[in-house]
Amino acid sequence: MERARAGENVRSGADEEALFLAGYDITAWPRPSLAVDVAILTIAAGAAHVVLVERTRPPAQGRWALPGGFVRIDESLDDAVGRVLERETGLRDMYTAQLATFGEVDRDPRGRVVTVAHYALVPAARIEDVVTGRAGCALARVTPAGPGGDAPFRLVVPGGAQALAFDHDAIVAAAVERVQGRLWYTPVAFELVPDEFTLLDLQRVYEAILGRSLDKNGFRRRVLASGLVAPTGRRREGLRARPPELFRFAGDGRGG
Amino acid sequence: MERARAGENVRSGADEEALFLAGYDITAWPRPSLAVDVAILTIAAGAAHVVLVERTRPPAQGRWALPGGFVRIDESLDDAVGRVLERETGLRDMYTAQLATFGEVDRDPRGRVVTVAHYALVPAARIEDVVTGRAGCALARVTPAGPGGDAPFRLVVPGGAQALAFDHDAIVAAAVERVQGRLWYTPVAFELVPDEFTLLDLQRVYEAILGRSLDKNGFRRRVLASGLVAPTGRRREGLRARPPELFRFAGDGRGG
DNA sequence: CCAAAAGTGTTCCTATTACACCCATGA
DNA sequence: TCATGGGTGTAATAGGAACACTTTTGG
Repeated sequence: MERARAGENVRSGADEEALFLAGYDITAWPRPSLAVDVAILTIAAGAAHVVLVERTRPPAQGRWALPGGFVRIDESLDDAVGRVLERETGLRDMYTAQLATFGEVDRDPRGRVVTVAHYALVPAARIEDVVTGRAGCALARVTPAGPGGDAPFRLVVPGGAQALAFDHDAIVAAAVERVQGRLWYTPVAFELVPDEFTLLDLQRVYEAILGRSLDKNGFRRRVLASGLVAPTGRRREGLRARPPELFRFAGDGRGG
Repeated sequence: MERARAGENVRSGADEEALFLAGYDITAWPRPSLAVDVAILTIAAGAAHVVLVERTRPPAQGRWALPGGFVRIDESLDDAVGRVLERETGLRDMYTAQLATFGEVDRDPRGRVVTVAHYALVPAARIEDVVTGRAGCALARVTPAGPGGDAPFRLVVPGGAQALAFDHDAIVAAAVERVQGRLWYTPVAFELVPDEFTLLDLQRVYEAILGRSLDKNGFRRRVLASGLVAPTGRRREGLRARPPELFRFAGDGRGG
């Protein structure tokens, strides 16, 4: 442990550091570019969906891709995700979390681009006007195969079966697997339902993410015993059957 | 979905892409630097430890840090991890996995540096000569508080309690939590024991990572029922008690 | 009354815990 | 023979899976 190298003057640590940093140019070496890509997941018509945007410029022009963009020099990763999401979909204040970083050398034909993949969860109601009212935006259905299936899931894009741009198929796969793994252990499912929901709404979220059906009573008791939901006292009216009770999330400010 | 924008010639997709890429310089914009840092975990004397290296140059000169370095323009993240680990510790072919990416704007005084944190798992036997025989390398004891503790864990560095350089304390915390979460669901624990081990060796790994003691018989039956271990037929001799049976990992080429 | 969906009771089974006990070896 | 750690049996419990059943609404 030599705290001052031979041949250097011994100074206080702070002075030495300041001197070093003054003469240091971190931009002197070639280095990768850094991007963020986001798999926005939602539940529509009892199935999981992911938001895709059409690439209007090369590379992969005309193909479907995840919303994404380059990280600026003066913004954090979270800031970049928020900016990119609003620019490409108009959505703000979604739940987002980091997924994994993809850094293969040849993953982008423009050059070396490393991307920090994220996922976002949003209730279907908030997303409908975005996808229907925005050019180049679409929902792709994600059908997870239950545990034991050959492929982890099937992705149905609007214009027929087609691979996404870059390695975005792998990002969607990682997003679905991550949410599957966290579903029972964290309150992520509540990010996919409206503020007030029935237990069967919630159950459909679980079933869509997991790709299998669940027992009604078992699910009900498990959720109620978790203490994460509280009854609102209201019921959903206007159906042609018994009005179901409405609940709200009762955890500490959501989370993930 | 407009696949060719107004005002542009409509060509084949491949031609258009090639033209675009020929005139594209991705290095034109300022962008962050990219690094990898690795928390190497091991079990020694019944406790979890992490490998630290002393910083011999600013910034944070003289402080303890995780092994790490910048990602070169022509190497993948995994390649960078392997290169950095061998350079800073001499260790090769460890199990490594990606953890999370830390991208706060001010986390490195040299400038904007985003780091892709990884963790590595290695049996204690492989690490002893490295740490004892290499200047500026040390083991820090990591004491996880069981579930319900105030802090997630306590880190005991060699020269007294001191924070690690940069945000490396947070990386160690994330590494321990990640391994804790995967311990029962993936075969990561086998990366921390030698090729041949007793079930009590394995149990001590679990206890060190989880920070609590486990029931001997319950652990034994759980591990044997998992089908991940196979008896070797040999026993460990030379103890002052009954020689325990030796097992080996019987899964498909390890994994994570 | 009937269809449809909400909501409940009960049983079976498995995994986990906790604890007590016996066994084999070296000193 | 005794201390030490290896190895086993068993009962209690909690949680999940499966299934049948009752209740409440709209038409």
